[in-house]
This record gives sequence, C-alpha cells and structure tokens, in this order.
Amino acid sequence: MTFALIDGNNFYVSCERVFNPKLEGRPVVVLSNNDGCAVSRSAEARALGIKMAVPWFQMKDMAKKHGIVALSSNYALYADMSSRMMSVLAQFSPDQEIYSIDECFLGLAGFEHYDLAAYGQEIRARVRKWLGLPVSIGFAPTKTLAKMANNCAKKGLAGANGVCDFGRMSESELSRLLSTIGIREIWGVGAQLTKQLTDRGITSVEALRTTDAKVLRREFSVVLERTVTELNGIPCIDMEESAPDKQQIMSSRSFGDYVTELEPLSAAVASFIAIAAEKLRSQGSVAGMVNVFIRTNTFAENQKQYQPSVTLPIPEPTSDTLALTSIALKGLRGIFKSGYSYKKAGITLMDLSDGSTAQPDMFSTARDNTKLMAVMDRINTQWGRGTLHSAAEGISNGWKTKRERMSQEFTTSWSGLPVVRVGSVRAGSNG
DNA sequence: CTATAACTCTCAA
DNA sequence: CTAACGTTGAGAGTTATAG
Repeated sequence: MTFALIDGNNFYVSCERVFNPKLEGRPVVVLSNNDGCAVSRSAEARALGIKMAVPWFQMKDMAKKHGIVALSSNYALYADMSSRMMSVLAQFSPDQEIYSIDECFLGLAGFEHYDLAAYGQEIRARVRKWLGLPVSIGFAPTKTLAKMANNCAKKGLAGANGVCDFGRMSESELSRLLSTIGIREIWGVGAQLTKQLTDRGITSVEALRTTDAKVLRREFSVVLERTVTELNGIPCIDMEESAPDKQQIMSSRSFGDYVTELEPLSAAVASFIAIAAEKLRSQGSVAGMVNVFIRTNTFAENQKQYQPSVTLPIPEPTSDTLALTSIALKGLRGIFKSGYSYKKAGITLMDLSDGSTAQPDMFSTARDNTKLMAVMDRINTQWGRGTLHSAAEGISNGWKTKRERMSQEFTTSWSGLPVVRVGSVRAGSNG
C-alpha cells in the first residue's frame, strides 16, 4: 500500500493570490483571527524572516520597510477553495481522507505499477490549472512517511520538484536523507518531545527511526512507538474513511476590544452557542453538558487576571439553540465578576449523544423547537450565518473580532465577484 | 480496590 | 497616540471520586 499526502503551499496566501494576482511574487502574510498572529506566509515573507505564529504587531515595522502585505483571514473563501481542491484531488483515487483544510491523504492500493513521480506532477498540474493553487505531494508506504516525503517535496530536497516518492528510494538513500532532517519535522513530534529526545541525544529522524520502539514506548508513550514504527515503513495508522461525529464542539473568540460588562459578554456567549448548536444539529446529536469560560488578557501581565469556567449539566439533552443559550447564560452569570477587562470567551458542548436515540424526559415541560431550528438552519445556510438569530445574541458589537484587512468574498457571495466594467454596464453586482 | 469521570498535557492544522 | 499574541479537536495519561 502506498499513501499520498497532498498539501497546499501556504494555502491561505495562495487562495488570496488566485483572486489578486498582484500579490504574486510579493511577500504576503495572512493573519489569525483578530488580526493577531501570522498564520500563513508566502515564500517571500518567510525569506524576510517572518516566523510562523508571531504576533503581527511585533513585525509591523519591518513589514512596512519591506512592503509586506498583511491580510485578515477570510475563512469563507479558504473553506470554499478547500472543498473545490478536495473534489479535484478525489479524482485521483477512490480512497481520500480529508485531513485538514489544506491537505488530504490518498490511499493508493492497486497503483503499484504507476510511475508516482509522474502521477504526482499530473495532480499538481491539474490543481494548478483548474484552481490556480500550488500543492506539494509526498508518496510513501505509511502516512507518517508520506507526511515526511511531502515535507521534502516542499523544500525541494532530494531533487524534488514539488513531488517526492520515498517508495522509489533505496534504504541507504532514505537513511542518508533522513539523517539530515530534524525530529521536529516529524508528524506527531512537537516541542515537548523534541526537547526530551534532544536531551537524550536523538536529534535526527534517522536517529529516532533506529531507536528501539519498545524502549520508546516504555520511556515515552504508545504514540511515539507508533510514530517510529511508521517511520520504519510499517503502517499503524489507517485511512479514515468517513469523519466520525464530534465528541465535543467548541466555539470561542478573542474580542476586538476589552469587554467589562455582562451584557456584551452575554451576547458573545449566545453567539458562540448558536455557532456550536448549528454544528451539533448538522451531525444529528444532542448535548448533555455545556462549559462556559471567560478570561482576561493572559498576555497583559500587569493586568488583574481572572479566568473562570463552569460546566453545567443539561437536564434534557438537546440541540435547541434557545434552550442551550439559557443554560449557558445562567453559567455565565455565575462566573462573571465586574471589575475585570475580559479579552476572550467561549463555550464547549460536551457529552454528545445521538439525537434520534436520546431518552426523552416523560415529564418534560420544555417546548419543542425542532422545527424552528430546522427553519433557522435553512435560512442561515442560504442567506449566511447570523441572518436569523436569537434575541440573546443582541446587536452589541463591542466583542466582535477585528478583521481590518480582509479581502472580498470572491467565491461565496455574488457581491464579492470582482466588478468588471463593460462600457458603462457594471457586471458582478447583485443589485 | 476498581471503574469511571474529570482533568491535564501534548499535538496538529 | 498607544497597545497589541488564534481556534478547534483528539487522544493519552494522570488524578479524583464513587461505589
């Protein structure tokens, strides 16, 4: 069995470039929510030393000096481009696992006689031609190695031109290559493991790969044992055919401004519940518990800190936005204290179960809003989220996320289509 | 004491 | 002018608690 891992190159920046070709060749970054940190950087921005996840305000001066373009993230656009890309990639194998917004695995059982390097180039060419997006591709006998091969493809290692096939390399070639790569690059090895392994003198992928897996299991974890087994070409991680239902659904945001009053916090919490409950209904589940948290700005060390949270049971598990909102707001009132400047809040729906088999309460007095919710979901799907919302969400804007540098809704709204002037006629307006 | 619940830590994109 | 630092989810391992 061979796995392919296909990954968009600096995906968010590439999506922006499709609709704004002037960004080609220039240093571009896309910022996280609230215009906080750099989360996607073009090659030019990376070359200038912009690091991943660095707070943008720290980079502003040098960004200005080098003419770096910074954009707020336009998730609606990236999600839409993602689903188009996944459809195109699905044409290359009947076995696809969508792993994240910008990458997927393809299972290639039965492709043994293929020239994968050539197949990879074909995939790249089609995605580029049909969508304008650049991707890199790694092929290998395990998922962990496919991720690693993708990494090499992206960096142009081993003569790769956007495609790297470990399956075609000899053992000694592969060993030589892997001894030049640091363990931090491995899928499943984060900052903590990197530090601990480095302390024991294990710094290269090859060094880790040749360490006894049983010893690693004893001294670290099963997870690391699996990783090392996979690095040796023995698959432990299968393709996931369909995404299982979520076990918990969370919604949270940092605020654009500080919030000190209960009222805007309530509006925020109601909005988070609305977002999460919609997801809950779309997978046909009901929630049995809800957690609410609020927090002051943990980065502001000179400010009074307070980060309470509370978890409340939901006596009659439900997916009704209104019922969930009333419980969450009760929780919020319980933890809210005035005199603090809040910067973030969120909720988590937990203890999820299948809505169709949930045990109804025989003596229930709750009103059944099932049909109302169905109507609300239809309206919001068609006209955009938030078109119809509960009064509790309010009209208070004080808490909303900052997005001051956002591009248009090129693909997800008629009004976002670039305006084309033909004589005096304007096309692309939705009137 | 065991089974489970609840919580903490780590990782990923 | 100043201050300014993401979101969502899973799983393993550990600790607390119930029975």
